[in-house]
Amino acid sequence: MKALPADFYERPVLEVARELIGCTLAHDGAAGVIVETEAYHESEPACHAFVGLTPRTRTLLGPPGRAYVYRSYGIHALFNAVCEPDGVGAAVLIRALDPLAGVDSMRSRRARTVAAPPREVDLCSGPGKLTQALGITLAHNDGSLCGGPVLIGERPEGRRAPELIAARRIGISRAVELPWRFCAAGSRHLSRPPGAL
DNA sequence: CATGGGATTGACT
DNA sequence: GTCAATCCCATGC
Repeated sequence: MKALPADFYERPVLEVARELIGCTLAHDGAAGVIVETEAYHESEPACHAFVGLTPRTRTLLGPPGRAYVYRSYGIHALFNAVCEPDGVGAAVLIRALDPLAGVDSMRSRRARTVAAPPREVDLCSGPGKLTQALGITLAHNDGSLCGGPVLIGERPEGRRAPELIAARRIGISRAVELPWRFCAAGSRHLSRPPGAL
């Protein structure tokens, strides 16, 4: 799998969020096709970088092409790709994957917190689920996405670019009206079906 | 220094 | 549908 170059991320975060649908996310022998993303930008209050530079947002405001991984609800690690030029706080949250490789290791990692054997469709159908399935942790924060252990690669050969659906972002309380969530149309691996705008 | 709120998930009623 | 788990850190006194 060929990794996307760093300059792919040094562009408007909405473009990157759309174009990452259909690309692959891989770590430690497991990989999936990205089917759901959300864009965040420092100009709107749902973005962590809205408040400016703090210890938490250091990575988010840093150079593009790196991982921004943070803890959510005290429990889950959420994975983002940092975008736009160094100094601009913007990132794409990866919310769901269509499992492509290493399904067995995904299943065993997910089984540590799920009582029933997880179905394939539930392995990566959420931002906290996919980091667990791939073994991505807070230790990967600020790591390169082009040469690090966590890689984002081009769309697999022979796989068509999916049709996109825009929707409102999930689980936020501010700037809820922005249609900055992007889904692969018809995917069975989404965290939630996209609603009407 | 104390408090409160999450870019969530899974179990339970 | 409801609810607890559990940590980082921004905010306010």
